[in-house]
Amino acid sequence: MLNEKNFVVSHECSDCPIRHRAVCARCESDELTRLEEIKYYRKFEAGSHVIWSGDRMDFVGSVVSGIATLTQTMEDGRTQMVGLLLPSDFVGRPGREGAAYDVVATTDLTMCCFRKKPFEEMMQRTPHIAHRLLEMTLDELDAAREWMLVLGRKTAREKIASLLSIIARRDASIHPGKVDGPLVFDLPLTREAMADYLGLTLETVSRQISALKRDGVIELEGKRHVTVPNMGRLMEEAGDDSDGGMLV
Amino acid sequence: MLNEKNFVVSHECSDCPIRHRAVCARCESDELTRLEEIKYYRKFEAGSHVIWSGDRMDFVGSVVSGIATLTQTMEDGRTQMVGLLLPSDFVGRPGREGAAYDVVATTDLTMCCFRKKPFEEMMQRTPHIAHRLLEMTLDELDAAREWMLVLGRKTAREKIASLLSIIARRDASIHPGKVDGPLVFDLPLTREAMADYLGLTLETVSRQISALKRDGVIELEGKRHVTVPNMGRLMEEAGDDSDGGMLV
DNA sequence: CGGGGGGTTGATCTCCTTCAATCAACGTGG
DNA sequence: CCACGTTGATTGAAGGAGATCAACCCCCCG
Repeated sequence: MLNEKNFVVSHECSDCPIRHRAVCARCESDELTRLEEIKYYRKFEAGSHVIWSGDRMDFVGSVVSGIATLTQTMEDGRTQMVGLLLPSDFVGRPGREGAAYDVVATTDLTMCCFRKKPFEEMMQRTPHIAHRLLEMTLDELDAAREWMLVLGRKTAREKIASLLSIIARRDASIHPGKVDGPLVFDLPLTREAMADYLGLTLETVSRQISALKRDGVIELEGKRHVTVPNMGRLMEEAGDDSDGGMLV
Repeated sequence: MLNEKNFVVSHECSDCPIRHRAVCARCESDELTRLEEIKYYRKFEAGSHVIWSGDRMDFVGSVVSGIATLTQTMEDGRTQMVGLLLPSDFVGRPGREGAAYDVVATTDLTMCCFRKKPFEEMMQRTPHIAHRLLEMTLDELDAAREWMLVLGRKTAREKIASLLSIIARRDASIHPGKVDGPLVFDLPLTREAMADYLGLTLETVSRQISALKRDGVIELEGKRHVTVPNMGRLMEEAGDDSDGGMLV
């Protein structure tokens, strides 16, 4: 349960803000009780590393609050973001020893962690967990494939529009069901992080955001506060079907 | 079991060439028997569509022999490959109605199919299948993330080198354990398909392959038959750690 | 007040795309 | 058997989208 400053004020699963979306979403109350025995919370400050690529991973867990990124880095320093971790997203791969990516907190972050071994054992015995994890992994794979189209084939302008529309849609899905007037949200990423997400330089990100603003596709208040007057227009700019590909 | 022309000559799971790698890898013999009751084979000619994006999917299945691609297409015709399906790879997503991508056979293809409903029911009752599918999905997700780095941050030359090294390594892992002399393999993709894989134009692909050949990184016999005299060199060109990031 | 992080904007350069010509291999029908 | 069309691939010339290098702004904080 969160108070208005996003502090976790209770550690009981029944109160948990991500109870219905995380790996544990399908668990019955007795299963939750057993999870509760092996779980613990960890906090990370904005900017700090949660996991270093190559390090031994001895826990897995869920993002409870805050935002983290999954990034890959080449020897010469080029980096590419490969995952954006939001509340309820799962971190770590059961069955693997070492971490494959850097995980960095971009805001203050709270994680609900499980030591890897006990979690793996519990997963063996608890189909509800394994099934939910499969479902979440398939969703991530779909997101990764969408992202590959963005990286491989879209122009800089389309890339920015795509990112904005992803953030806008997600934000709308988390915050209660506003009817569709103008969408308003805050960018959770710096220009540099957006560039790492989209395979661009931060200068190009800045220019394209300015261009979208100039063209009335978005409105900006400060650097981070965005208003989208017309979501359909934004999705056109993103090169997406504006009728939102409805897949069940 | 395959004869030298890649025809499936037996439909018994115990003889199946992908028995130990596909979704069914972990199944006990009684589980295989039940799978055998709901499975059927389908063949597709090179170039034909296995699945059309948006269509209703009523089966899932495994590639038995041949190669297929998973692609996404934008309204204006730009396409991006988002998956390369090799023998033992799984096609389709349990729990989803419509297909999200086009699946196209690039060679003659044999699939081992299951009607979706019965397979989903069986998955519920058979943890061996669900666990194996989770494992395979996690591997695909890793591959997709590797691919995202390639698409977002590598140069055309590095992209080609990356693709060649991926194909070379996979080929080495399928064919018996040759010691490390020069690697030899055939490209399973046209220049155009490679371009769709890498987010390039086919002209750029052609130029960069010529350049790698000119520089002695690879040797070409015809258009498709490749020899890699020095794998370490190729991986340097790909911008990868040549000591091959060993993750357990 | 100075300094640093995040952001914007400008000028130039370059790598890749685009458009186009050419080629080799292959099949087909007259 | 040869002319013809087709398909996949190579190569060249020209142009452009985005990278690179650099100056500068804004705002917060010590």
